[in-house]
Amino acid sequence: MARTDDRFRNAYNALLDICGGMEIGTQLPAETALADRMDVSRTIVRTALQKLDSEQLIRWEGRRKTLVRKPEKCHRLEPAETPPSGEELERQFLEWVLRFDVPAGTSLNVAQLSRQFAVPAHNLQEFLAGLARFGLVERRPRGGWRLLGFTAEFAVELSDFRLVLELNAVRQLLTLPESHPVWKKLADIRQEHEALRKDIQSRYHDFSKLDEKFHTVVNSVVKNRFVVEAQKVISLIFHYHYMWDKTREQERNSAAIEEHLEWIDAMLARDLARSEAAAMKHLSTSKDTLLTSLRGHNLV
Amino acid sequence: MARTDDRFRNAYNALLDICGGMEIGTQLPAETALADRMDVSRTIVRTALQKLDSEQLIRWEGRRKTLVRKPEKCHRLEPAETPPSGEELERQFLEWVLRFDVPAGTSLNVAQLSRQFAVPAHNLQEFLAGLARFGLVERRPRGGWRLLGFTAEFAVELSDFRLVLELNAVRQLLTLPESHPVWKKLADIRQEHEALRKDIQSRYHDFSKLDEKFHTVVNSVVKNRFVVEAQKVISLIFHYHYMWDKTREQERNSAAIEEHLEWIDAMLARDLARSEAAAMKHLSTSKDTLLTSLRGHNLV
DNA sequence: GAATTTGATTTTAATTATAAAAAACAATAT
DNA sequence: ATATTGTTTTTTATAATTAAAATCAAATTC
Repeated sequence: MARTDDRFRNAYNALLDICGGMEIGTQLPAETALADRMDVSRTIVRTALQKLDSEQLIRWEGRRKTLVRKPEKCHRLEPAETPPSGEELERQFLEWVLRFDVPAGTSLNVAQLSRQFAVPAHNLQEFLAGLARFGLVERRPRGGWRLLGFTAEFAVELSDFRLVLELNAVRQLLTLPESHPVWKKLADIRQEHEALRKDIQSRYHDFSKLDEKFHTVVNSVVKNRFVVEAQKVISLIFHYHYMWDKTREQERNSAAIEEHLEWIDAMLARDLARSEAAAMKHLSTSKDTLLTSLRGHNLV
Repeated sequence: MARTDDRFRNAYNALLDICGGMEIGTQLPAETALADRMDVSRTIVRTALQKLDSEQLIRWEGRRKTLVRKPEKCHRLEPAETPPSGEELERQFLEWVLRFDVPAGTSLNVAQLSRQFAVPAHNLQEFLAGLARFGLVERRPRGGWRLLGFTAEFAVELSDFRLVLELNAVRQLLTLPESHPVWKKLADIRQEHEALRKDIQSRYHDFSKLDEKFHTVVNSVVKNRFVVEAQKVISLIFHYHYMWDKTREQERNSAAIEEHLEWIDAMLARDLARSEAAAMKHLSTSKDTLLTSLRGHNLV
């Protein structure tokens, strides 16, 4: 079979439901009407009707589709399982790379990975082609892919790029009027930082989430598809690194909270120079952390 | 046939050349040696040898491969035509979109486009998956792709992103020491601008190239794979728009030359504030030009 | 007779099957 | 021992296949 007949199965089951709500002996609606109702092409409707006819559930003569008997549970077809989405695949792939410290230069083969992640090979190919645009992987001369990222160089460049984008976000943020919702959000997130600072001994694990939330708030003021796309990749990689690098976590997080607070206060004070300085300081710490964690892992 | 046998054909022809340079009755080198020499797997060498044997050009017994007679022209296989590269495809695609003003929202179908551009469908699929990361196209719910970019909104966002990246480049550039080659390049390109300014009446077409060269020089100081990738797409789109938008070309280019010169002078004077102002002014003009040209085309 | 419905055909694109190429392994000859 | 060849396995890129959608024309109903 070339394609999965998911759509057919779902449509057939929907048709059983429709039959279930009708009296025996009555006529089913026209093919086009059914197709519209189920948001499916007429071809599918017709094959489903054909099956209903051969199952003796309806009698189909020309445009007369008479319900012969009510469908029962045994008539239903196994519903299709949902294939993992693009984002799910992204998550799985990065998790695999970071958890197992897959070294830069590793050959990736689509067949094996597609089995591993339980996605069609086709799908994975597309995903890798997308990553190639960000320089995370490259095509090998004759077929296959090679993992490029996750070297120290990569971390430096990623961090520098992040700095460029976030400084830009900070500058834009400070031009926003008092009434803009971002100010309220910043004030709220400031509270959350203070709360976490108090309980840091027991709750230091919660910082990863708060960190992501804070950066998202800052970046949310930039309405630009390129920036948004780039930040998606950046936050993904930083986030996963935090997840797997557990060295001196409490200490790191404590320091990061202080840096965040200084940064937030500077922005709330509408002080551009101080905000930029605070942002640079924090992002520089982040960069060092990412670098250290990569060094620790890749020196095999 | 599942794959093209390009590699086999090329290898077979190379083998004919090797036979041509040998005396009749002598032995061909070992399979591994041939494979190494032709940068091809042994499997290919063996199938090629098999064909040479069946063509009665060599006698192949075990590890004895004796040349029976010299190959002639008629023995050569049609050499494979080179498939267009990724960059060539990129160029062709953007040229098609801009030349024919393909409107945003158009459904793209891989089969048709792959015929049009004479590339394997596979290849095009990958290319589109890459563009999707930049928000230029998106996957349609059930198969196929949709063109998204090239709306006014897109132009604004692209220009804003460009501004962020180039301002960053300017800031980095001004920190570079006197000895850095970029200063010489800037001085040279300043001369080129002056020369073009003198002959602008007759040579205004040459500005497009000079513009690209200038921006490349400025951006070249940023050694960052993300920035480089992003700038590739940006310059591509701006470049192609300049190519197809011919309204008031001379006037536009004259003005742009003056803006470039002010910008270059500011940088040569190591004046950051003035450089930033000049960059912003020029990029803002560029943005307007891009917007106008899009409006002119898309209001169908 | 106009609108709707159906029958048949064409087109499109996702997936599978498969040939080409590479790699791995085992056997043999030098 | 080493180099070379024979064989098998694995992998990848493309062609073939098929589900689904779209199109078109004929037929039926009101």
